[in-house]
Amino acid sequence: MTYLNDLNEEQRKAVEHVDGPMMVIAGAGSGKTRVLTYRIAHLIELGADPFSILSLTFTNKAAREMKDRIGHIVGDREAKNIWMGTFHSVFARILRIECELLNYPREFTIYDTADSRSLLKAVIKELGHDEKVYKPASIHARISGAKNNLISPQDYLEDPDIQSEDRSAGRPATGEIYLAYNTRCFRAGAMDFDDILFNMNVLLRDYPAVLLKYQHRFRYVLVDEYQDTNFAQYLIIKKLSAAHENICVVGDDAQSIYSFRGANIQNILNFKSDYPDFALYKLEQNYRSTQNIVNAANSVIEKNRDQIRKTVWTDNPAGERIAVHKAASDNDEGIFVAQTIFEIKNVQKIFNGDFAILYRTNAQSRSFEEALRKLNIPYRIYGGQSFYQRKEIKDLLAYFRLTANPRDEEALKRVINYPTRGIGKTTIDKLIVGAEQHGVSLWELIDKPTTYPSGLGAAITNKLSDFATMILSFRAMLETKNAFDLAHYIAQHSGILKDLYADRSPEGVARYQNIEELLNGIREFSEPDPQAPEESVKTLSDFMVDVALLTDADQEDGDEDKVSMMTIHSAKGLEFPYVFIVGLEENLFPSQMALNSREELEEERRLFYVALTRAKSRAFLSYATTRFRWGQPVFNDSSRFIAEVASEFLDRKDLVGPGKRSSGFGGFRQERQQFIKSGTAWSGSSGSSEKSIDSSVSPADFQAIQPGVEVMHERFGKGKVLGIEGQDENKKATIFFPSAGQKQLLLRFAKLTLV
DNA sequence: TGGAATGATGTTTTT
DNA sequence: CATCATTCCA
Repeated sequence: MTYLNDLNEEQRKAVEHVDGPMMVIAGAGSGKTRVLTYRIAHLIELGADPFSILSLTFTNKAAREMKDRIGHIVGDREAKNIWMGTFHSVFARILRIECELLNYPREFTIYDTADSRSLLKAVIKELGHDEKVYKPASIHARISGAKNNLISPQDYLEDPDIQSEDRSAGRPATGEIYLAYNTRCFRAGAMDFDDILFNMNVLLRDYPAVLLKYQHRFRYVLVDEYQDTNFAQYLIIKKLSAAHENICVVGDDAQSIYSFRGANIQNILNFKSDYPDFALYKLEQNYRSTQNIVNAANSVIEKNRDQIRKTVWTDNPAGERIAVHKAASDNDEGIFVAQTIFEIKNVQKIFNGDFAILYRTNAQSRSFEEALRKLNIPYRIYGGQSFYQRKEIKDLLAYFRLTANPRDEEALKRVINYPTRGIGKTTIDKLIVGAEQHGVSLWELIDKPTTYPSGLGAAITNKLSDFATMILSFRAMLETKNAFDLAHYIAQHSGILKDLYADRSPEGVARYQNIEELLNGIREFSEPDPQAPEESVKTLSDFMVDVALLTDADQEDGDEDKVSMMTIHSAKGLEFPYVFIVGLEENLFPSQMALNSREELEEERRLFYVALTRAKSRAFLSYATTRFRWGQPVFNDSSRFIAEVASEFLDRKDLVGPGKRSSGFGGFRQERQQFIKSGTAWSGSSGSSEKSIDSSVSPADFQAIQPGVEVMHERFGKGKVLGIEGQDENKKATIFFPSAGQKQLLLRFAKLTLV
């Protein structure tokens, strides 16, 4: 058990705690993951059966890493058998086993957010409500909140407080929508994300035998990021660990950043009352960051009223101060960050992977992408539009879903007329009405038109029956073919592959490649595990089990060395030597939406704390005085969070007047004043000393565009300039494109290239 | 019915 | 400035 020597005293105590409830309050960077992994490894070393350990994490990635690390200590063979994963994936797995008790099909679908919203939208329309009043997104949030607090549609409708809330919000029909939505999900054999937790609770509440079975199975229960659990999760954990009470929760109230999703710090307090004799371990020594970073972070989080006081400290070197940069625009902020990375990399020998750019909202990634691309620095964006959210991927997956579960309404609506087969909106509307009348899924109407007559014409009925035959033919192969063979077969015979191949535009080619990538992924999945070649064939339903729960961060990282870009939320639990926290402006970070209450503002502050504490050796803060929002420039003050950092830890380069000191972090150009001068901002390349690498025309080159010149446009192709009018930013060119005819284009928007 | 053309509308954060 | 949704024509 030499691994115990890697631990400090408090960590070691926590790891060696075997029986009885325990809580670890772990400051940022204090080795919380290490405690969790070592404790599990230790349990196994002491003889615990891996199958009896349930370990819940927040992301799949965290689970995988933990499993790997445990594998290094006790061997992969053992580690493989631990019940480890996210709440959603572990409980979806259990629900797959037990779903028949709840009258869900074995192959129930998991609706992602987009599916939920789309179904909600349909339901709202069908009930005759105004989409402007009942916005699917906010209704979804409301329903989600109810489910996370285990409030069923019936409870919801009967609760006078909730009803009066909805009435005063001007949305009295929310409960009715909730009920209809849930009915539709159930009829489709589908659960949304929140249903997974909700139904798990139903299972444990209404089926004592099941409860007993899992209580006995899970002798040890461990929960990571406990501060981010909501009520539904709390109750599941409590029930599952009730028999043995070997429950270990690890968290940090200062890093609670998911209250908008129902996360409840209250759970930490509940823990004390549920297990009065629990053991508490506090990890306060930070091993990750320099003193400057740790102290800076402390000086900010101190401003929060709601917190469990603790002292995070470090033995690490003081390190450099945190540099603050002011940029003139979002584009300049991108250039600044890219340049700084470039220069640091030149001076010191480090990897791209040592850098992270963290922002508040996904939409901010654009300017960094552009700037990094120009300097040929490879990057990877986590989150945002994930691979699985792309249209072409969702389309193909919808066929897979339908094959596994034909009742899946959202999948059916998505592909019944894609590729086009003459089944239009009117037909689908009639089907929905018919399904509602008979109280069955859409599929029943298509599959058994004689049992459920829908009054459609013979021509349409034939088309529908052809579609049904196709799906049934896929379905017949579900158990016999392996996942890849069937997936490929479906891609071909549904017509998707052909449809995408026909589109030779660059985007079309990219879509085709995405499909290939998906198929390749399935091929890998289908290959027999060399460790256990005896295992049965991996079918497409096996593949589909968890795809809805996968996110972008779960894709293989590849071995390429890249700069990481992500929201602060998705950076939780990660660390990087160099961290840029960008977009530090009022109304952006803290978000405009969070300025209404102290609680919300404190959550933003915790978010800033999380961001800062990701950095190991250096952190950089930046803000832009102008930022484009909906195509309009917006001016904001710098974020209050910068001012909240005790000044001794900051290097406020942003306060130095322009031109006075411009060395930057190794040679920075001065602020770009000419930008502000004109009052109107331009998008596209910033007209500065760096010449754009691609040859798109920067403002300085407007004059090169003269009547008679031939130019290239991204969308319209080659064209000839006929005339020029207007001045400076408003310069407009009349151009004739053989492919698109005569167009008037604003030079500052049109990306033109000289031919 | 399908596609193109035009007009509203939206940016927190995620399993 | 996107994307989406609705509208209008073939």
